[in-house]
Amino acid sequence: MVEASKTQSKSTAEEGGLDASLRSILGYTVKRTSNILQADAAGVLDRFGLRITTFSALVVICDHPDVTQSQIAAALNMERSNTVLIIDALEQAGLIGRHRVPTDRRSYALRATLEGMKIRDAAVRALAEREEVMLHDLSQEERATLMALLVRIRAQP
Amino acid sequence: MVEASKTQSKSTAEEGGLDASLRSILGYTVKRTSNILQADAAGVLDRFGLRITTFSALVVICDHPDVTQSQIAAALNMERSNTVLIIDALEQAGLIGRHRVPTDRRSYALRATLEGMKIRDAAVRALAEREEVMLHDLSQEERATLMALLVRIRAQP
DNA sequence: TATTGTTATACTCTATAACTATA
DNA sequence: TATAGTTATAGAGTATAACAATA
Repeated sequence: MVEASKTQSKSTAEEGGLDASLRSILGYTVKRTSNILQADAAGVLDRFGLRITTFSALVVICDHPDVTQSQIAAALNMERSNTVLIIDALEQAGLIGRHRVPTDRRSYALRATLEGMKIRDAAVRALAEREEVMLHDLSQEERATLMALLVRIRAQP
Repeated sequence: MVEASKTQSKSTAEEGGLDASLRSILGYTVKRTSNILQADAAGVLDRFGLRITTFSALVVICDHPDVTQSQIAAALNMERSNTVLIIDALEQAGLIGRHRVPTDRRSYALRATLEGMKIRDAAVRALAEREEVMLHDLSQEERATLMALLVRIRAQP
């Protein structure tokens, strides 16, 4: 990769060179890339009044009508308690509704509204267009390879 | 993390399937992988009394003696103001020292102590060993490919 | 004027414990 | 007793504005 072979010492080092040894740690490099993509996606979603957390929950609800908050928490790997404000925000924005379940009055069946579906579709499309820009240097095959390699990394005991 | 129970589910039998359409978004998948690696690394670093932020700063200081806080902020892509508590923690742990610079009395020259160097070496080694476990399913070539693809993703205007 | 370190502040995400109402 | 949703709270990470000392 780029080694910025500059023989200069630190005071005039270019902006990004001081973390060279950290970049050889996969976790660090994945985090950096993740931050870039997250910041970019946040900017896109902001135009729809969504944050990454609310967008993610909205997609799950659209895809799985009558899903419960606990199931969303499990799917998105977050705590149940933290779904409350997220679902509140979606409900107050009129994008989803909480519906009572006759067979189990403890839980809500969450369903997207027509507006929620519309916003979701537009946001997904905008994200896809934007990701096309972010990934323009990578071929379709490279993108598939990247995705395939990423999902092979799992939590280990 | 463990979902022991079973057999019952609403729309799908699998536990983690509700976010299927999100997983096709690269940013989402990168973030998930990043979270897994970050949580794992945090556990390793905790044994050395370090967090990811303090570890990262410590490495930069060890690699670049007399670096300033502003340079660390730029290298790690964080705000100058947020380096203060991080450097404080490293200094109070005796891992680095703030030294005055005669030529510019506004800034500090940061240098690792012998103990700081020792901790850094041990932490880097422990992280590498642990990453070996996390990546045991990936060949050396696949790891190199993954890293190479990740660094080709950059912020776009 | 501009920059370095600093303080104060705030917002988001995340995590835990405890409560309620149901089951 | 066990679970779903909720509340309260706390810790990190991150971001901005403003200030004093120094350049």
